[in-house]
Amino acid sequence: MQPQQDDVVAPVPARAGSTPSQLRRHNMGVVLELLHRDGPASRSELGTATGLTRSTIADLVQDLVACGVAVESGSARPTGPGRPSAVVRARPEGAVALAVEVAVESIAVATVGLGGEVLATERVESAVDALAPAEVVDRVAAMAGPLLAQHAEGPVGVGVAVPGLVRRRDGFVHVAPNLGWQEVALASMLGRALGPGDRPLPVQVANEADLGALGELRRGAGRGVGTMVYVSGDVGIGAGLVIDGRAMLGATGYAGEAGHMLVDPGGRDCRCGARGCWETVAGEEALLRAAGIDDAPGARALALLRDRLRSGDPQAEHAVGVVGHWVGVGLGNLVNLLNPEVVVLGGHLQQLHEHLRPSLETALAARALAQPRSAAHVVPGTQGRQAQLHGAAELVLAGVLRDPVARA
Amino acid sequence: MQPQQDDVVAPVPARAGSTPSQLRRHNMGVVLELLHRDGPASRSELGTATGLTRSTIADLVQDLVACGVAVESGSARPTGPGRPSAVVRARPEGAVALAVEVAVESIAVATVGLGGEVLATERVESAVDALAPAEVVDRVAAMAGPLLAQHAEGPVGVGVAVPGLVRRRDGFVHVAPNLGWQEVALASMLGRALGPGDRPLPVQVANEADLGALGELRRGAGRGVGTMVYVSGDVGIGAGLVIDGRAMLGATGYAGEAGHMLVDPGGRDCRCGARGCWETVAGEEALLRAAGIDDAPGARALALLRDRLRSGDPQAEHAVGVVGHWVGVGLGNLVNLLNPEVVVLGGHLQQLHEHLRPSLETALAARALAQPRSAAHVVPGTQGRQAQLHGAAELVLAGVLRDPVARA
DNA sequence: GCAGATTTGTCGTCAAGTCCTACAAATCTC
DNA sequence: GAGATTTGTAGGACTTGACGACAAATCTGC
Repeated sequence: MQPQQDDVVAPVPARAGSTPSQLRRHNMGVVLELLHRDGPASRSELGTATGLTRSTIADLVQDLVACGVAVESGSARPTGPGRPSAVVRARPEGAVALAVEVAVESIAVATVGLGGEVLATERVESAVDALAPAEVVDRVAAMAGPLLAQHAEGPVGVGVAVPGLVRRRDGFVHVAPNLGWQEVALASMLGRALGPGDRPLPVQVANEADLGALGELRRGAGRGVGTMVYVSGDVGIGAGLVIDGRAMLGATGYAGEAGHMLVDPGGRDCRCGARGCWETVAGEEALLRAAGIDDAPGARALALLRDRLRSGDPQAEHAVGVVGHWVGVGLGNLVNLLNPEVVVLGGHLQQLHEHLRPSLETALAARALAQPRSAAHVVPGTQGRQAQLHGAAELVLAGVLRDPVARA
Repeated sequence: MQPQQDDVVAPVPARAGSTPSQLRRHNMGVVLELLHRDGPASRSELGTATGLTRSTIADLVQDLVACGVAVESGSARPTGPGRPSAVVRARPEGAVALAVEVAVESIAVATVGLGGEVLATERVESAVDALAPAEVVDRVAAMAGPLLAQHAEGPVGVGVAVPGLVRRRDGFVHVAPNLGWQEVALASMLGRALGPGDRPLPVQVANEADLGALGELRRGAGRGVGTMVYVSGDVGIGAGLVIDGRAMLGATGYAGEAGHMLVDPGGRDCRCGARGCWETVAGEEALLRAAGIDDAPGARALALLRDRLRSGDPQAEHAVGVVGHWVGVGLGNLVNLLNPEVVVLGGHLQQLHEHLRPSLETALAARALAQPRSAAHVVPGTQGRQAQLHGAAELVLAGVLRDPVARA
């Protein structure tokens, strides 16, 4: 492995030919995905949703139950004449993902089952930026142990959200400025720490904004949406892009670094080395500075700011006005470029949405081209910090949905 | 139809179940797509590329030939021991698309066959912005007539590239500032003008940058690339995005308006109504202004600029330096956000690439985050004005590739 | 020039998947 | 309680691709 050399693996989207048995697996995946994404459904609903016949659906459901990834629970609510259809639901224990979030102020782990149910979760507040990567790995392993012990079969994989530039291919963290990390082979370290030695667990690592986007897409404000932009205000600003219902991670996984868009050439220096980046005017530090709060960025400083806003502090109100303007300007760039159906705000942008909203919407409307509907749709996320965990789980569970048989 | 109301049609990417006959069509599509995108191939090459067996490939090829979309031409070059494999190629006449480009200074039409072969093409230089939409439609129909007369079967569809905001769903041109168009139902107008009255041709309209991206992706600098950004410098600046090998058009088709990214809050007013947009500092007008050329933007002014650059005119050299810097800055935003494998330049950015390059690359390197390979890959397009026509054809032919049987 | 190796095309058979039809089961409506 | 309606089940039919055997065509080596 040569971490210095970022070889771009051409995805070569050459569609492959399919055989009848691949067809079966495809159809099983389709049915399971419906159950996973939209919740329990009757057999007849599955039939209409997939376009398959009753006999085929019966066959597929039987197979899914045999694989342990679905269960048929009795009957449904009778909603009209005719024989009631049996309800099928994803079986959470059928495929469990270990979701991990490494944030600046906390570490969280969760076991998430098929259907998106969080089976168990634990979060430890801690100054992660004071820890070496190996220490973080140890803590994650220690936290995950008890959760995983409850599942005899073991998880199908591990998904990790990290605030930094991550090479998707091998889960290599190029740099995570807010953690003080550089060149960390996180996936392989975690795989060894969590696996039984001889069989390391498959670990996938991705940027926290990308996974936040995926989480909100599946379980939060973006349900059913095709194209969406998730903008996460952590210490910096990151974006997660969803195109046609799929997470867009870029050629090597570095997509979504919206925080370093140039929006103000005469602005401040950014810690990325450039000047005038979006996050220098719309990020948490800029907000606290404008509000006259000297604390380091973080939950405490934000709580203080919200207190002052509640009490009508004029400097705080002015600060959210100015920052809201810049947030709106940057969102305008994203909206013009990507034309999403909705923009979902996460992190502190979500928490302060009600305060940022007026100036944000004004600035966005001024910058976005005439696109009557799409420009206005900015909503706060509904999942909060859960979004990243859900997204990390989705990353892992997607493999099961693609081929439920492989994980028998 | 309610042009004022931009209803976002949720794509609902719910995968559908598949039947055996759909499987067959899928596999036929896979084979035909290989021939269309990568050119002629022997049967055995098709087998290894698709993972299907010889007998199945033979069956599929037979069907494709029967549909008229492929031909088997004799033998191949003998490249080793063993019986030589018959070469299969897409039959251009099997599916012909009418590609149309409506630009500011010219109108072009072409018939493009399967495999991407341009069967016939015609371009008329004309000040299109002085024409009403209905006149343009009439001219297109007049130009297309002789080309289409050569194909008894008629084209499978029409693809149109327009420099403006286009609603993909119904080919409605919201606004095309450089043409002076507003609220033009171009697709239906063209469909009626080209069709035989009772059966209007299916017409798809898209932004010229989006189609330029598609053209370069399939036939030019982006062959085999998964994620790519195409930046077209016309009078304004537009971008076309390709994600995982597919054109990304946004929820309603308005994606790619990179020209109206804010990059300089203190900058000039833009004709979009906002201020400091990228195209006010990196567009053609800015370039000509900086070079001291008073002509209106267009081919003549650009030729003049290139003459001056050749003769070493200092003001011209300074102009490309400044504009190159801004182009690089904007590309940095796009690269940070999308992490493409390559950035392809079109329009005047392509023509002047060699002159813009030094300052462009410096600015891009300064703004792009540490991404060793991906940041540097800026290349000029290879297709020039053909890119838009190829892209428009691809838009139409994609339907045939998806299901070759439907177009028997 | 000729025999063997190698690769490919063709044909028949087989397994897998889904559809279709008929019938039984369960519920609602009148 | 009878009819209508919807769903589950079972068997046969059809489509599809895989597999194995054999023939065809070319190259290599003597």
